[in-house]
Amino acid sequence: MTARGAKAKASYHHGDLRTALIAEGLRLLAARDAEDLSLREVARGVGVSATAVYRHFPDKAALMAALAAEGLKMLSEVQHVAYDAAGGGVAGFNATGAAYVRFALLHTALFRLIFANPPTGEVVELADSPDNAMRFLMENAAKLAPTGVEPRIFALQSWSVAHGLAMLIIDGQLHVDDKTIDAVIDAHMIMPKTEGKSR
Amino acid sequence: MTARGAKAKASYHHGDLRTALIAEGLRLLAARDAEDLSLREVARGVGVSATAVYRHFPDKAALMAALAAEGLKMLSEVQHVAYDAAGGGVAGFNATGAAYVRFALLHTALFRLIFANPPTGEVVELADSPDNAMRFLMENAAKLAPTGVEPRIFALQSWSVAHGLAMLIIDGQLHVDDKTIDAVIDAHMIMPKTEGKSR
DNA sequence: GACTCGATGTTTATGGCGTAAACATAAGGG
DNA sequence: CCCTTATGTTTACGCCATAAACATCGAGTC
Repeated sequence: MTARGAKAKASYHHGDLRTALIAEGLRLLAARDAEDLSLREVARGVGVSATAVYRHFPDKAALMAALAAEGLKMLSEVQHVAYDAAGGGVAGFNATGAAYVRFALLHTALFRLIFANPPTGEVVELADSPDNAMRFLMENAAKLAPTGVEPRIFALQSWSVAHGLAMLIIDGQLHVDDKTIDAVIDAHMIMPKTEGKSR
Repeated sequence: MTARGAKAKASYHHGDLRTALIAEGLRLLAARDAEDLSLREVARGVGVSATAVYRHFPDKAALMAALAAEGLKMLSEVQHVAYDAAGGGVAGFNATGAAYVRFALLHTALFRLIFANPPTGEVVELADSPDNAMRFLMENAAKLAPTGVEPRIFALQSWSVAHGLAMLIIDGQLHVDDKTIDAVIDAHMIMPKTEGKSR
């Protein structure tokens, strides 16, 4: 009798194991690196045998890819929220970059996992698949490119600054405070202001 | 039965196992990712038992750290060579950044390994320990900072652009050609337009 | 030259991992 | 009602890092 109302547990079958595995994986990634996350541990956390995972994912890599996809969705969301909160425009664009870096600091293991998984499907130069979180950043960067700099180059550079800063910090190569993060991100827009941008 | 051959090898003791292990590790890193490199495989490649490694490194992490240190030396070298070849100054600085990215594309696994190992010893904000390869980049960036931008911020941003671009490419997020790489790196200097501080 | 001893190897063993194969249990449609 | 299919479990294999006990060399000391 699967009492669907509340939690129908204690039965041989789980009910929604796939979702549960992803949730447990994300939960564990808050406490350990992706490379230290074992398939067996995730299964254990859900209370299921290790091999049960294989009914929902062909192998461990597929489970990790699912976690990465979930993380990408989260990253995309915080960027949109930050953009709107800053009122769009240049301020919004800068806020997007800062949100990107802060997401990396707050969800380090997940952030790393996201970029350890190359985008699925056909990859085009600027990663413009519809569900790609980078699309937003690239669009804005292209719009705000200062005169004299190819929009595409400016877009690539914008992403590089945010991504590089995030990576250097989470890899322990850089110890900087919040103010410095904002300064580095903002400087990218401020600098051309002297000469270009006004058009 | 010590088959004392002409090579002075084939003896119970290796002679310079530590160096040989590092060399073999670097060799293998040209063909596989660091995470797929096993201590046992390195030992096998040198023709020694797996546990022999522990006479020279406390654990696998220490071996990997030694490989990373060796890689950092290589990275530092190519940057200096590129700087000199370009005749120093702004062109030299840009060449340094491009060399950084190309090193990442050419020695991907090693590059990743380098930044998976936070610098040893006391870490200061701009990583200025004497043997640190980043020192050079930071010094130059500080010298060439355009007026109106804090040298420290400009330096951090320069490193971030090169590092971010390198990471995005090797992680398969970006597919760009050589010309684009140079454009992104150079744009960083072109944008402010104003030549850096004289001197 | 025989003796010792520390440095450097080897063998053996333990517990964790990803995953293949065979088997068990639910749930539902003919 | 039985049979099929989806979804679990048990068991087993080979690889891994590494701890513990043991073997061998090279160099001093008597």
